[in-house]
Amino acid sequence: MSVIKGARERARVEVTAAIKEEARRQLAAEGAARLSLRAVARELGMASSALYRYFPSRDDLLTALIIDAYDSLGEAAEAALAESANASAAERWTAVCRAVRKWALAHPHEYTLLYGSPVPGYRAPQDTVAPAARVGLALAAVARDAQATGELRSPAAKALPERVRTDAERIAADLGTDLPEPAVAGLTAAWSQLFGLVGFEVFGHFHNVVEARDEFFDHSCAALAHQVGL
Amino acid sequence: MSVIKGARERARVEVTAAIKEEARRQLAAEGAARLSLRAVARELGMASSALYRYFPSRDDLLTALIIDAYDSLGEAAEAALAESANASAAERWTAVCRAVRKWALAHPHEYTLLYGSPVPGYRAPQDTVAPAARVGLALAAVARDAQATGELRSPAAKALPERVRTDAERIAADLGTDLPEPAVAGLTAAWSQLFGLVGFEVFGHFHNVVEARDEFFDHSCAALAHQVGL
DNA sequence: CGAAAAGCAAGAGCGGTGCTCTCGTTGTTG
DNA sequence: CAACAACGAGAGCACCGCTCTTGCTTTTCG
Repeated sequence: MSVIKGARERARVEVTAAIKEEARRQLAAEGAARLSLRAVARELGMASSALYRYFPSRDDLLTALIIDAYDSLGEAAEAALAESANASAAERWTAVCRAVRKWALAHPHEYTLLYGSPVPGYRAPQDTVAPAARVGLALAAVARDAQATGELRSPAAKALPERVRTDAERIAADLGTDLPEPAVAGLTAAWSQLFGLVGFEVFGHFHNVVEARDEFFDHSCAALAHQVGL
Repeated sequence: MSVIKGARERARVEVTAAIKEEARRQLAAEGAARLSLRAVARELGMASSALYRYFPSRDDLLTALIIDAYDSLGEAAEAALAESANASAAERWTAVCRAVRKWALAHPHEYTLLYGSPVPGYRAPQDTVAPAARVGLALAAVARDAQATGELRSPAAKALPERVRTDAERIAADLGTDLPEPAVAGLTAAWSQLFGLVGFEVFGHFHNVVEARDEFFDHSCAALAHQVGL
């Protein structure tokens, strides 16, 4: 399948990798808005027009970086999940959330690319959906394992609206679990709310508001866990 | 103070308003990334260089739009607060949250400008902080009124970390309330998490995940209210 | 093996951007 | 009325994404 056939093909993968590497450097340094194909080409010592042999447009280059970033973040979340295998469900939840926050603070521009403003005329290509789902799947895994060990509180306080229950059933099926619908609904909400917490911190909305960021985050995570039923 | 002195000054405020109006039009139509000074000037029938007599840079124009957008959103939230004056605390909370979501869905590009990626080399000017605080203040008002009517559950489940308590005290002072620290901490978290929910919807992260958006949002808001103590 | 085909790098060029500077005009003010 | 400050317009700079053409090199196939 991926057998390297000749000098040409070998060169192609190397140049492609070099372009992505330099682009990632510029992304981390200046942000997506300031990432320019011409600057990448300049830094690589090639003509800007030559880049278009490898990426048909700037958006395609960005998409490649997006996928890599989703995978990097997903990997961090999954690592936290694996490392906390022996901890309590609540602790595992916090561990995964912490991993997401830590990654976001370490890669603010990549985080912005993933969860900030969608690029102007953007369409999420199909290739991004699987990597994008990894964080959600890691959070769901915590709930699934908690259910297996009896750590999951079953009923939520309020009754679930009918259509929310329908969504929850479908999501549970997509997740391949038989989590109770209230837990799935809470999980989905907590998933988005986690990125509210992280986003506010990365984007500076907590400036002059929250100073004890670490402690505040952990404390808020506990509330999210409670919402899921952990 | 704001007496119009002559034809020149009168023309200045009119042209300034016309620029902002056309810029807002382009922002709503195409998003901040596609907003161009030259296009605004073109549409207004003036030379692009003349725009710089009114806004020293593109970022300054955007900042003006940001302030207006914060005020528009804040106004929506405060209107919901006022209109629900006779409702229960939980209902008022949901009403304010709903107003935020409704505004965001009606003005996605403005919402993106406020809560999406900060613009490239951005510094939040001092003029934005007061308008930006209005939503948070509206949410806090719900909690304050609930405390007055005894609708606020006082103690949170878990003990507040010391430094979080310190933050909460300061925030309560800034808010001019004597809300209990756990409520303030929950309020701050819920504030950011609200924008997690709204942001995921506006930015399309709920695509193929949550279909019953209205019901899901209301249900999730109730969980946020619970987190505050309502 | 040699010719045709395909992949590739480079340059020139198009239309667009933010922004600056100069210059002539026009309203304001001492 | 004269000096001054604000203003509009135009030219121009450096940058951008992207396209097209021109040669060159590698691969492929008769």
